[in-house]
Amino acid sequence: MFVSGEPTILHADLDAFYASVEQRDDPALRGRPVIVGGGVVLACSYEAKARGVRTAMGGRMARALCPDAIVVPPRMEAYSGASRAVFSVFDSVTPLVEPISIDEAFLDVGGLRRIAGPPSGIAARLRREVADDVGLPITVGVATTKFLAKVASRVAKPDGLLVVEPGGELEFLHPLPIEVLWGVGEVTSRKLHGQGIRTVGDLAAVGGSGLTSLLGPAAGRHLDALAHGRDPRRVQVGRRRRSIGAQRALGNRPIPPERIDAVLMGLVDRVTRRMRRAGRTGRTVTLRLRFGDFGRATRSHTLAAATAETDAILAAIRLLAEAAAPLIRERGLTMLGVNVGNLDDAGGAQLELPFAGEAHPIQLDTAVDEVRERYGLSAVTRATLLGRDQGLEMPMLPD
DNA sequence: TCTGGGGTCCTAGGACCC
DNA sequence: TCTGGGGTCCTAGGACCC
Repeated sequence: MFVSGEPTILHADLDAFYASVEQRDDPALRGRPVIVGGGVVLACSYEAKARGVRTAMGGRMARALCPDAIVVPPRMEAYSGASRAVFSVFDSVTPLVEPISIDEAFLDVGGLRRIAGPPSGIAARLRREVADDVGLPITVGVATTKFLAKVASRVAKPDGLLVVEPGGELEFLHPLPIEVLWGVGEVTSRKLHGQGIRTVGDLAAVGGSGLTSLLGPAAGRHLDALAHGRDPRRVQVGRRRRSIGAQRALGNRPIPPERIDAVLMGLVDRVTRRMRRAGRTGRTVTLRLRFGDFGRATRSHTLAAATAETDAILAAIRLLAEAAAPLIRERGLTMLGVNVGNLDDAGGAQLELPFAGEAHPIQLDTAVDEVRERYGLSAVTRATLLGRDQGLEMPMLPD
């Protein structure tokens, strides 16, 4: 069952994002293998990918594969700036933009035909504008569903455009390996290979009940639907984060208990600062641990009331850490993380954002940050004007 | 060659309530 | 004297994604 009519969903995905920003900002890096990150590869240019370098690969191995690579430290500020610029191009195309990550979004361009032409033309223009205005290569997949659009952009990379024509969905999808499916990672892939299932077509032939008995009800149904091209999810504007966290790798040496507390204080401080900036509070506090044997553990506690206060969250984290102390002594700690979930709004004035299709309580002192974070830079001006219309004291726009 | 930091969603058992 | 069905919330863990 396909959504009838033409493909109107775009998946726009910047190519080798961090590395492309580095090549944009330093002409000496263009055309050369670039690795962003030191201990581990955060991103690498296509020249480095051609030599076998991959994201999340250890730095030592990456340098062995590609000794002439230029390794640069990450510049997160530059990447978020570039991301904001790209998202403001997205926002100028359609109000229906769903951010997936710093370098990726879904856009729904249905209903724009009369003013903007067919989706393939819109996608081509979007690519040109990102290249001209921001100076970055971007790949766009166009299809009738989110999932197919996402697969299309993956197939078209780098610097490409691919439209999956309606009616041709299964022909496009079935020869591809199962790893293109959302939800097939290492474990599931191994399980399915064990059954001789290698392509999406193989998977589609198994059928829902077979997959369910193999993978459980949720995953089974999910993969069966995707393999048949079924994906009813709409492009959603203004999705909110459900948790906020921070973590820190500690290296392999055993670390003294005082150091643990110092790291936890730093992590809690970082998390609560970000929560206050975003105008969010949370109730469920989670301590995340990773050990020398590569095992992981989490310990969580749910507070009676939501908060973004450093002291309250730190107190909860300390109790969890105390309870986990024997575990830490036995297994050797290599990572500490703090997560706050069950997020709520901090409360405050209701600002209506008609372009986002919702009313939403926004703390006025953080409104600019919050609107920019959720809807892109271009939304800030509109939100400010709308807020004033609604009689709110809006904060001044940044320069 | 063991590797970072940021997230999402699902499952399953237990406590508790009606 | 335990026996049903239905639901929510919490905790812990696992898989997956960028």
